[in-house]
Amino acid sequence: MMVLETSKANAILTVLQGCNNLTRLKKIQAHVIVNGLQNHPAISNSILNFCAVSISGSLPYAQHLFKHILNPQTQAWNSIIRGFAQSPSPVQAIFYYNRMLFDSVSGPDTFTFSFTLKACERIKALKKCVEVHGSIIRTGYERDVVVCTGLVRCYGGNGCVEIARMVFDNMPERDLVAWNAMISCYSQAGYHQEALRIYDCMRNENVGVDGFTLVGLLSSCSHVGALNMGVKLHRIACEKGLLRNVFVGNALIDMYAKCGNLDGALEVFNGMPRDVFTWNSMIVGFGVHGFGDEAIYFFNQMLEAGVRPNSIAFLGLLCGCSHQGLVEEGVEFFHQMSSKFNVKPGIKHYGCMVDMYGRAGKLEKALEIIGDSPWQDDPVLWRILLSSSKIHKNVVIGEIAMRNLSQLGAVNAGDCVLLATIYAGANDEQGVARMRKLIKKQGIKTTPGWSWIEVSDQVHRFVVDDQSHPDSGMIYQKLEEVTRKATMAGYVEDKSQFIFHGSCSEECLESSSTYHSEKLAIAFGLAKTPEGTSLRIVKNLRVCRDCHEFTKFVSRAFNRDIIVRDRLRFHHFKGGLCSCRDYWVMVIQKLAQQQNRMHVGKGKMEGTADNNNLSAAVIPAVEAKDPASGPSYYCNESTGKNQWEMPYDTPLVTHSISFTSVRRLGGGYGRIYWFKHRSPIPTAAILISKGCFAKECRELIVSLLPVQQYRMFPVHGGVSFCNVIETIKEVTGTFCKEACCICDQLMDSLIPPRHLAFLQQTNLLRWFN
DNA sequence: CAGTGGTATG
Repeated sequence: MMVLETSKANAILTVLQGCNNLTRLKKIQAHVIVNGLQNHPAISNSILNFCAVSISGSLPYAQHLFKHILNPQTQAWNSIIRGFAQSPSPVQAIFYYNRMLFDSVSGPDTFTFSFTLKACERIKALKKCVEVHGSIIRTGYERDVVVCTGLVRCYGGNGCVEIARMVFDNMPERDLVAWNAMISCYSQAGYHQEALRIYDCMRNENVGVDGFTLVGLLSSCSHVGALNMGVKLHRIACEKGLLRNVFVGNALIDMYAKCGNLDGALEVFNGMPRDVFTWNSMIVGFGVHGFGDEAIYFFNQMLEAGVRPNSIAFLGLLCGCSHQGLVEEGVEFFHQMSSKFNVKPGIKHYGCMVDMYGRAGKLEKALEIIGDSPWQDDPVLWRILLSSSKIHKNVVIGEIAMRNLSQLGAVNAGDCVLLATIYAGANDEQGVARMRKLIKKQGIKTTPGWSWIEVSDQVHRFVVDDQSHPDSGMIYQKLEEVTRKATMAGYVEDKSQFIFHGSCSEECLESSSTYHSEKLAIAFGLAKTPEGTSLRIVKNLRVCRDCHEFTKFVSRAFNRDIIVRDRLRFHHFKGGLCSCRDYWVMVIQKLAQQQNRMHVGKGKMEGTADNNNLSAAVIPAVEAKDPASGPSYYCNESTGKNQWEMPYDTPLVTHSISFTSVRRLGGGYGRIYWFKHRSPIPTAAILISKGCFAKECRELIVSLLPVQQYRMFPVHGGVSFCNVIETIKEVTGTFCKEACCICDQLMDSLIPPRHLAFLQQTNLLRWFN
C-alpha cells in the first residue's frame, strides 16, 4: 500500500513539474484528492509553489490554498512570500512574513529572508529591511551569500550605499552575483566612480564577468563619460559573446551616445537584437545631440519594426526636434502622441514643447502650452519660459514667467539671473538692481558644479577652485600655462559680470569662482594624456560662456579635440570652433533645474517608507475574506482602512487573539497585544511602542487592559520581533505558540467598533490619527 | 524540491 502511494505521489509530482497552466493544475489537483494525497507535503507544496510563483499561476488561488493548510511548513510560507514579493503588491509578502514569525511553528530560513528582502527592496521598506537584517543575524544566516546579496541590494536600493558596502565587505565569500549587486547598487545610486573602482577589486578575485556586470559598469561609464573604459567593456562583451544580449547592447548604445560617439552607438545597434530600449536609446541619443532628423528617422524605423513607442521615445524625438528647430514636426509628433499612439504627454514632453516654441521665438505660443498643460503649478515649465524670454529678450513674457515662479514660491538665484539678464538687455538698470537685491536677500543657493574627466581608466572629479586632487599643485601650474597659450591664441578672459553677459551657468554664481571645474579638468587632461588624443569632459551644469570660449581656444592652441558634455548637450571643440556653433548661448537651462523628481512618485515613496516601519506598520491586510474560514481581517479597498470583521467579544479559540492597537502614542506608534492561555480571557499583555508611551496614554491603556500582568516595551528596528518573542516568553512564563499567538500586528487602524466609539466619546481618538 | 542581479527618460 505504502509503495503504491509513493509511486502514485511520484507520478503526480512528475506531472506537476511539467504543468504550465492553472486549468491543468486544477485537474491534477482533483486527481490528487481522488487519490487521497492532498496532505502529501511534497505535492501540496508543489501545487502551492506553482500557483504562487509561476507566471501562469494565480496568487489569489495560492492564498486560498495556503489558508487551508493546517500548519504551513517553512516551504509553504516561502512559496507564498516569494509569490507576493514578485507580485505587484510586495507589501503582502511582508505581511505573510510577519505572520510567519508570529503564527507559525515553522521558522524562517535563508529562502524566507531572500524573498522578504526582495519585497523590502521593492517597496523601499528600509526599516523593515533593518529589522529583517536583525532576524538574519539572530538566526545565524548572515553568512549566506544569497541572503547577504539580498541585503546589499535592499540597503542599496533604499539609498544606504555605505551600509550596503559594509554588508558586502563583511561577507565571508562573494560570488559573481554579489559583486554584480554591489556594482549595480553603486551605479544606480550615482556612485559611478566607486562602481568603476570596485570593478578593479573584482578582477583580482577571479569571479569572472557576465552581462549583469557589464550593464552596471556601462551605465556608470555613460554617466561619467568614461569612453575608454566603455570601449574596454565593449571588447570584453565581444570576447564573452555578449553582444547579442539586449541588455548589454542597450547599455553599450547608451554609453557610446552619452560619451558623444554616435558612430559607436550605431555600430552596436546594427549588430544586435532590438527591443524598445534599443530604439529609445538611439532616438534619445540622437535627440540630445541635436540631431532631430536622425531621431525622426529612428522613430520611423521603430514604427516599421512594429515596436510601439512609449513616452521616452517621444521625449527623445521632441528633444531632437526642439534642438534642431523642427517646430512643425515637433508639434505634429506631440499631437500624435496622444491621438495616434495613446501615450499621455508628461511634464517633460510639455517642457520640450515650451522650449521648442520658446526657442523659435513663439513665446505666446509657449505661454499657451503652459496654460493648456496640467502642470501650471510646476515651476519647471515657467522656468523654461523664462529662459526662452531671455533668448528673445522679451521683458513682458519674462516678467510673466517670474511672477508665476514667485507665486509658486519657487524663485531661485538662477531665475533672478535670467530675468536680470533680460532687464540688462533692455537697458533697464532698475530691473537689474531689483534682481540683484532679490538674489542677495534670498542667499544664493546653487547646485555645486563639477566636471569629470577620464584619464587612463580613472575618473577624476573636480569642483570649482578644487584643491583636493593629489596633483593639485601640478594642475594649477598647468592651468596657468594653458591659459597663457590660449590667450596667445586669442582667448580673452570674460570676467565681466555674469548678469550682463547672458551666462546661465550656475557655476558663474559661485563666489569669485576663479577656476571653474572644467578648466581644472582640461588642464589635468592636457597634462596627463598624450598629445593628439581627445579629451572628454562631463559636467553636471551648463558650460558657461567664459569656459566655452576658453575651451575653443585651448582646442586650437593645443590641437586637441575636446568634447564636453554638459547638462543638456554636447560640445565638440575642434580647431577653435565648437560644434554647437555657439548655439549654447541660446540653449537654455531648460530641464537643468527640473524638479519633477519631486513630483514623480511622491506619495508612493513617502507613504510606503513610513508605512512599513515595523511597529508602525500600516501594511494593509488584504487577506481575502473567506466566510468559510471564520472571522478575518480585510482591507476595505474603497477606504483603504483595515476593517475589523470580528465581533469584539467573540470568544476566541486557540490560534486567535484579541487585539487592539493604539496609534501615535507619545509621538511614536503603539500597539497592544493580548494573550490568551487557551481561555477567552487575556492573561497577559505586551505594549509595544516605537518610542516611549506618553504618560497619559499609558494610563489609558493600562486602565483598558483586562489583565493584571502587562509590560511596556519600546521597540527598535532590527530586534523588535525577537524582543516581542522574548517578552512573550517572559510574560507568559512559557513560549506556547498556541497560547500566545499574536495576530496581525500590522493592522494599525484596526480598532474594534466598540473601542472606537469609546475613543470618540472620550476625545482620545486624536492619538489614533 | 526552492533563492539573489541588468538597460533608456531625470
